[in-house]
Amino acid sequence: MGRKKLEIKPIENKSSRQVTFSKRRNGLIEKARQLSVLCDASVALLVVSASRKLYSFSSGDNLVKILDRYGKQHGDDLKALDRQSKALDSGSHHELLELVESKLEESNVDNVSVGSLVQLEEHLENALSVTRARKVRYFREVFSFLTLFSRTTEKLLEEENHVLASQMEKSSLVRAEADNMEVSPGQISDINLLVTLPLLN
Amino acid sequence: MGRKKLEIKPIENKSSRQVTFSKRRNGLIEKARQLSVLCDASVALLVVSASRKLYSFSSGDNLVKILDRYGKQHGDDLKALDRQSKALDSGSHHELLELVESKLEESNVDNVSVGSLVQLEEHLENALSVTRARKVRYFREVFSFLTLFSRTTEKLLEEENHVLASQMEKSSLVRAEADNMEVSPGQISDINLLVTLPLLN
DNA sequence: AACTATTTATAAGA
DNA sequence: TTCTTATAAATAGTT
Repeated sequence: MGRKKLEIKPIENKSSRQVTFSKRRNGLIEKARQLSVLCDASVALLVVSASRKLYSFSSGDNLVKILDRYGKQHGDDLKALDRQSKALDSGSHHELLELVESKLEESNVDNVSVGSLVQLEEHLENALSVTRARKVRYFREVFSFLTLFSRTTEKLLEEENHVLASQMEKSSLVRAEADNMEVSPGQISDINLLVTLPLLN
Repeated sequence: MGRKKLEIKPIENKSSRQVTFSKRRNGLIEKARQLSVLCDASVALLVVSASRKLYSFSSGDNLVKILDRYGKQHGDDLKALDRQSKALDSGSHHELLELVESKLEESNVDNVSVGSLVQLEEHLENALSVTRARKVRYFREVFSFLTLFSRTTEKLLEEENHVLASQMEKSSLVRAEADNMEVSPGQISDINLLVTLPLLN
């Protein structure tokens, strides 16, 4: 739908690819929103640009609510993170980055864990104890989420590696430079996320 | 875009809502595909209908590859699950359901765990050791995934609960029936998914 | 960022 | 459902 018919194949020209990405991404997100409203559907959409910027839409907006009901040990951490996410959604990237940076500066940051993120056990036990058919269907859905999650994460890593490989080609000193950053090794270890999914009974 | 302009508000008429859902869902998925091809973007799309059927699109298709590189203890389990996912994608729901059912029948199913699903530690350590900016960006992206995941899961649970509530109104015997299903309690406990995300250094 | 010629998606009808 | 068609909406190339 434009002056010329456009074949669906990778756009070579960089600037027109960027413009098309911007237009179509906006269109896609709007279409997702419309579908969720018109047809009472749950829609979740993730778009990661070639330059690795993330855009997303989700018809759900109730993370805080589930945290109120199930959040225990790390509920406050997660609510703070959700606020950061909202800041991201509304385009306030700068504010989010500052929040994240400040979090990274905390001295006891090794202890910042998002373990037991979503404690759904009881909820799921109720929801899944009615029929076997529903149980199987739910398994199918949950697995689809996990697969989707893994696939998308992998794509990010592949692209990340591609960038790294390019950098390595440019200079063999990159590795040394990387080892000498302003962040000392071991300052922050990791964030452990344990999601327990009691699928059955 | 149709004979009349349609306001974006919930469609009351059930059959026209169903027709619109079907058309727009197909359109949305096609648009997602086009965006990923045209602009070299990663796109992940989940749609759950009001009747709780799941439709999805993902531009990534390489779960098996990452498993080959990182899958250790549970790699085979996950490959099997990925095959099930592909069956789902190609519309072969029946085959998938049979696979899931057979999995549920296994006697030692208590030991079927998806712990350490994606062992990305080494990979991420390499990918994330270059710059602090990249580190922060990655944190932002990973968190967005987690938020999206939680929101979508919650929406499913809300809808599930709504269905359950309706059933409870119809008959107070539902609970008793639920407790007397063909699957004995405790036959399968849960699937534990441990994703360790070493975000920094 | 806007514009606008066209293509594309789709609402209603058959 | 599936096809048709008039019309609305999205967008490719242009400014």
